[in-house]
Amino acid sequence: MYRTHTCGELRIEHAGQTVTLAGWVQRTRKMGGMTFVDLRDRYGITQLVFNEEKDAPLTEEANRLGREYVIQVTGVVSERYSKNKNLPTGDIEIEVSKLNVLNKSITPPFTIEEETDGGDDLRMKYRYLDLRRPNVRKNLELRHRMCIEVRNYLSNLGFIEVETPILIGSTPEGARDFVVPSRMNKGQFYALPQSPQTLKQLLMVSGFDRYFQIAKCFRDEDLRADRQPEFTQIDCEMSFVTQEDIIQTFEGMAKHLFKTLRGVELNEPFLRMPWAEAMRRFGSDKPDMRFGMEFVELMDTLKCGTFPVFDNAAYIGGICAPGCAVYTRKQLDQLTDFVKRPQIGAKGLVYARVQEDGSVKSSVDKFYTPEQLNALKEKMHANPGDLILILSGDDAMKTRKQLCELRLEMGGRLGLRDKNKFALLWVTEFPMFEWSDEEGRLMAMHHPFTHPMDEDIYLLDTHPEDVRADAYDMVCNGIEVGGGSIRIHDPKLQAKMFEILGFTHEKAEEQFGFLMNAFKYGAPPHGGLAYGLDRWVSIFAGLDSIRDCIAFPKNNSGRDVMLDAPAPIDQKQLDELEIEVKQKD
RNA sequence: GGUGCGUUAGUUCAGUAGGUUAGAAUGCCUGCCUGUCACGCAGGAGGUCACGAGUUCGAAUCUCGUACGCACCGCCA
Repeated sequence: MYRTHTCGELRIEHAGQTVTLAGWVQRTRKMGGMTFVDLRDRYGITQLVFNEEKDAPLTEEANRLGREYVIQVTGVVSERYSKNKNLPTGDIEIEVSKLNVLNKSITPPFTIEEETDGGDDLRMKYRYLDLRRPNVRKNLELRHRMCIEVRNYLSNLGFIEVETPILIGSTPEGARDFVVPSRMNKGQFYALPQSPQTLKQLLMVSGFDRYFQIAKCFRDEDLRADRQPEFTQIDCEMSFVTQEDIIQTFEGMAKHLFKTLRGVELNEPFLRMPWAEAMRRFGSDKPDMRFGMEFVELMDTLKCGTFPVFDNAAYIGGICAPGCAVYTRKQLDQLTDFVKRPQIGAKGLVYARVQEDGSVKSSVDKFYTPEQLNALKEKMHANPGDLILILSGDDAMKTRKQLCELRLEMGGRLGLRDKNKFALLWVTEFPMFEWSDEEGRLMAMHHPFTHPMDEDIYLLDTHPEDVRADAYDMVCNGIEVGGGSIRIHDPKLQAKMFEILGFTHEKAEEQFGFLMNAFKYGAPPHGGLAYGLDRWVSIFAGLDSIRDCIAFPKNNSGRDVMLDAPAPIDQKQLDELEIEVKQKD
């Protein structure tokens, strides 16, 4: 037996007991004749004490311990002379009588402590050391608890967990696939699932009624702080359900998770908002509802003046930043630069301060009468001390998105995006299709198996762009944390959908024949949802990146810097697969 | 594919009118220290300033390119 206790569990009531601990040396403090060692494991830190007067050779041995040595010690638990209130084990220490070095360590490249001196890059290269740090470890523990709670919640509702294959066929619709060459079928490739979408629908045809899976998904697209090429979804599907049934079930799950993982009680039903409304009021399909600063349309209010920029505007909209009338010229110039950044692309920014006497001082004063500016103030519901920020453009949707960025920026500056505040929202009634310039055709906004809203089906032939989908996203604090839809279960409707999406009958048959064929054998009405596990965990843990709750994440370029993957493979492996690699010039 | 920022000691960073020997903190090593817990004190080692070209009498510093990292846009049904 290597240990009788962990480094986190001994308390004053254990005093007098002889115990054996094992762990890593966090640090040593040499006081001359006395040496203290902080011994760390997953569970905590326990102080070891060595005294030259009692055992000089042993103390000498302790003085030779380096950071991250793995040691085993036996000794008596005793009360400390002066307690350390910062440590759960701070009332006791171990008077060591036996020390056994299980393994030495070279000096780690960064300190293994809560506040490390290591940068992200280095931490990722030595991720196994990084994971020794309590805060990183806690993120993985939270992730584990979330998986347990998800399984409990869904199991109690009769869901069963089914594993679907990782090696499946490629589906060109949607994200880029990761592909895997098949040795036994030369020149042919598996693809890794972007999601178990079609497989879970087949499980519904099989009668599995309520399915879930904590599923690894793969998308070969560029990375972001909240996007990894492999990520985990809580993937669910239900039969004989309406959108309302699914929303109720998974809103319940979200509430359960907030309660069990964060101790936050969300009693009110989550807000729901049709997509068109979200775009109109916040310029986003995932608005951050922790704060207001809603858009106000100003076409009628501001087209009356002589400001030439607004002449051809298809959209003029403003937000009201409370208390920001004190912004200096420099700060306003900064905001102007912000919206003019290429990523945002606004041409400029019009602002209007509401002064303490209620009058309006704006950057476009000379184009408007005081009455007109006053009307602006009224329309914006602006109070003295507020700052009105206005964007315009010839493309309403683009301008709204620009205003959305400005709103988020102002929300951040005003401290309204509090990580400990949670605002949840269902966005519904998404458009069924969106036009793709690249493809020159309509694309499914959600995916091609999404059921249109019943009342819009008649528009499919004549005005497909106006058809809304029976789909829904869950948004938390401006982050898309999940989404789903009612699926098509009628093979004829599915065939029509493929037709609208520009698939020939043959192409649809080739790529999705298995699904449409299955639907001919009595597919139940069904629908589902997938939650992004990584994003949920990072929200619960208050993280800036999902990388921090993934044990071994990829970097910005999709590389695993610890494993140094991807990497070239042996010629022998290539030969076996009959793959030729083009040499770079 | 694109935009921005960055790359200096093991680590985190500072360092330009372009000019002797490139600094701090921390870590590491040595010594002192019997109640520390971010221990303290004294001393020491440690740098091809990412790489390559260019400008210059002279480049960590200016220019261009490359590589790598981070954030973002495109992309992500």
